[in-house]
Amino acid sequence: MPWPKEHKRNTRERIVEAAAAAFRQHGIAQVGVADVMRRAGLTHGGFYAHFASKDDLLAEALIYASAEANNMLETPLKNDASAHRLLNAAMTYLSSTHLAHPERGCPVALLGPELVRSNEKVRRTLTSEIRRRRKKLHDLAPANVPAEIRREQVAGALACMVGGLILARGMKESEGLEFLKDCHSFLRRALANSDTESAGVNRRGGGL
Amino acid sequence: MPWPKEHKRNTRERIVEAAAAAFRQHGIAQVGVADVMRRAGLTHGGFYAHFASKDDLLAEALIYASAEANNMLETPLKNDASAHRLLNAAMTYLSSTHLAHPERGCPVALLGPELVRSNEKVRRTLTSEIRRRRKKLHDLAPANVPAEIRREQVAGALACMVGGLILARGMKESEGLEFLKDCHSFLRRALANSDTESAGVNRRGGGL
DNA sequence: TGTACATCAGTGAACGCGCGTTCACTGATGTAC
DNA sequence: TGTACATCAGTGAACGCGCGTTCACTGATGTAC
Repeated sequence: MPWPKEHKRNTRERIVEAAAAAFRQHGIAQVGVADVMRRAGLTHGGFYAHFASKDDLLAEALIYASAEANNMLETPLKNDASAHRLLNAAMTYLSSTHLAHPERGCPVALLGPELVRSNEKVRRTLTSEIRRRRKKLHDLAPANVPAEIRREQVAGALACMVGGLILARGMKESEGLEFLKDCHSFLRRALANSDTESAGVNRRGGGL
Repeated sequence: MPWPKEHKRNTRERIVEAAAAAFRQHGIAQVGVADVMRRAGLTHGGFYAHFASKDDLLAEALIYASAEANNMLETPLKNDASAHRLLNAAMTYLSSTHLAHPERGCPVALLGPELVRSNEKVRRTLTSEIRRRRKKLHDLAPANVPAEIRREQVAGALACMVGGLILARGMKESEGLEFLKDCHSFLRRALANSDTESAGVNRRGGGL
């Protein structure tokens, strides 16, 4: 093997990273294969040595972006064992940082409707990534609430996160930031279970 | 004037209607000017006698689609003077009917991220249509809650509606319908103000 | 240690295609006489 | 009432362009001797 073992694997990863950022920033249809390769420091001709099609790349980029967004939510919770981890994750999601950095943000909020209209493979990937996100949020939710209510809170919080960010992005900047704050307050109230004390809630709201 | 006065105006309206449906169903980039004109029963050449560009059409189609979605929410409330009109509107929004008919659905949930990345004019239209939606929902919210909480409830409900529908569309059908139900329950609890009785809530959930 | 070689990651020209847009033309219409 | 006409909504061929994809080629690399 005339090339270092991981060379091609690394290049492929670089392409996926470049695509994940470019798609989220400018949209799938607006970013060409040549754009992605240029961002990865390559020329467009080599693309098909790594991927079968643009849609194949999209499916991989979606997985990458999804993992990146999950990390964004989980990293601030490393030392948080409180009953408010779900709420705190929502705060991080509905933050000005997330609003200002689509290229590293949640792919569902940035590409959701486009992904839904994509081919079978991309759609399946989306379905499974949403499922994964729900599971993760479910693990963050306080265990001392009835299973049904817990499931509803996860659904409501997730919906609020995705919708809140999309709506805030569609407003004037100052208006959007106010809207995010309102979503914070709404969720704080909606997720407050009478039997859990209020210590441990991150009132800074993840950067706002 | 050799043609009936409203002839051109009617044709233009037909094009806007066709575009509003096609864009919502297949996405903006996926629908060409020729597709829209074909749906309106015309050939593509005549398009520029009505609109300056595809983006101009998009801005108009967005207004049309937005009005259509507002009607969907308001029509079932015609005879509803209860304190649960905001919740009932959310139920209609988070219904299987809305899920199954993107071509007549809310443009924010179907095209939101794409619209955010569009040109100045489209963006401004989006901003003002979101503002209008918020005002309408605000008018539906019960008046007997403090202004601040009321504003937060409108924000939270709207975010939940948009995000809930997008997420449900990204799931397998049965899973999506269950998810919508969970969003219903979440909102029913979150919007329940201790001082309003529970009569008048549409428990059928707008078609589910 | 040095050189010839096989491998294969990456290059860049080329392809067919569909898009948004333009424009010279057609033909259906209401009006003038 | 009937006919010639001016208007202009709509037609369809054509344009330049950028896209996803293909492919013959290049040249950097580790290996064999």
